[in-house]
Amino acid sequence: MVKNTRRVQRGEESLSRERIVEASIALLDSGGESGLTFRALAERLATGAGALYFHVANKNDLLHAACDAVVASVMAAAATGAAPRENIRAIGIGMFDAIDARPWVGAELTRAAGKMPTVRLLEGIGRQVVALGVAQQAQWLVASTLLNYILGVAGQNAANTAAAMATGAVRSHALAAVAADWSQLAADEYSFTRSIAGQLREHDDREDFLAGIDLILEGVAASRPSVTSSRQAAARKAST
Amino acid sequence: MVKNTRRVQRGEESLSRERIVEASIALLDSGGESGLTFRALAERLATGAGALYFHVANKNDLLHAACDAVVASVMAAAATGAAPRENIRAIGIGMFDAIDARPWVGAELTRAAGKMPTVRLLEGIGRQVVALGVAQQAQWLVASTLLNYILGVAGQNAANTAAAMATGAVRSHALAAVAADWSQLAADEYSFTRSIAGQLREHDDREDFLAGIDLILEGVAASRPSVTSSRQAAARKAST
DNA sequence: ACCTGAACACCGTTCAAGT
DNA sequence: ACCTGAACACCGTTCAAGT
Repeated sequence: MVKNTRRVQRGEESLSRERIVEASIALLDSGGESGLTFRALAERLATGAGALYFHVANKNDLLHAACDAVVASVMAAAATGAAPRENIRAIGIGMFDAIDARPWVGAELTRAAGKMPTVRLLEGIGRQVVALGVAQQAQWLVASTLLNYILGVAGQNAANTAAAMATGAVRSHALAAVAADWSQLAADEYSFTRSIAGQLREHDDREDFLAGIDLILEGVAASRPSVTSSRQAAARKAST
Repeated sequence: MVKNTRRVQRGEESLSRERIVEASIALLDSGGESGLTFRALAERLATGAGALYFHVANKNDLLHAACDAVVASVMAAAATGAAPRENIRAIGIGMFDAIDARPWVGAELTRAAGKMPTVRLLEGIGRQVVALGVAQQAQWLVASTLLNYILGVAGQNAANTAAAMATGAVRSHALAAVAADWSQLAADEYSFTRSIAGQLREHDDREDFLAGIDLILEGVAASRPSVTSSRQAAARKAST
């Protein structure tokens, strides 16, 4: 505390992992994934590039920590006391909007399998699955299916917005461009995709995302008798 | 044809996009994503790095084309004449195994939103959704939900196996390591994740993946009356 | 038209040297 | 213990020069 007199006098706090992650988020937000550089980070924090390695293992660690900070705040905001089904939708919408604003979060999420940011999501979803009354044997299936669906949408949305930002267009224009591409595919080889292209243009992908969650939840409701009681009975028989 | 006498005499074909993509796949398979380099590619093809740019736009184009080639062959192999539900499972399993063998395909898939490789998947899935008897209004929802789920699993699996390969471990060991990490989380903050950690260790993630597809398909079956006939009726009313 | 390979403008990461 | 910043070992991409 007393040591860093010089920096404290300059009105800055000393270098810390927290400050580095914070600055990384700012760089990612303004310049995308290629905007995060150890050199740019060092300049922004008025230090040398090598100093950063004293607080952060490497660039992966940095990306990971930045993503985790965003996910943590989304999960905190989505923790309302509503019904399980509404809570799951709130988590989904929270992630959807966060990735809409910060595509780099979606991209990083697909690389962080089993690590903190995805575990946070799994925990949040899992608790709601339990509250939903899903039997223990099916909890992993339901939670991981929802998680994988959300991560899939996250990745695709991140790629879409990143591509849109690269060409200078707005996100909605990017979707229109995709729809236009699709309608020019060979009629015989891509009959389904072509038939759906028009529909894609009109649809709101936020609503589509929620409808997907509802579809999965409907599957849960439909299979509850077979997934729960019958398997529990089978397990009971097996252990006898 | 007659021009490239020198290369033909050496017993090589002339440089082409096809040969470049083929060599890229070989490099990606043996060295992972960091193994694909314009310098390594040039050496393998006995040419200069700059020559490659005559046939390929940039590294993204290369990655994209390599991924598409793999997906195309998976889709071709999965096109059996079985029942729609079985065909969807075959597509899923085909992709799962392809990504298991080549993690870079899963990673690239998450970056190629709306482009060829994902369109190929969408088309294959969509045709089965149509064959399943899903009403037109719900086809996009069902197909895109399945697609996003598959892409989500693809991304996570790719990250898992890539991480395992980096530490020199086998894939199953990596899952065990994740399970071990999870059981050491704070008991109060991560109660669900901890409770599921044991289950994760025993489960076969290929089976889990298929169970997720089945869960979504059960949601489709359950909501068919409401999603199809009632909406069709509403549409009919609206257009009157 | 196609290829060569040196050069350019970057990267992440390391490490002797400082305080 | 923490920080500096030059140096290292790479990248993707470009481009004059060749055939």
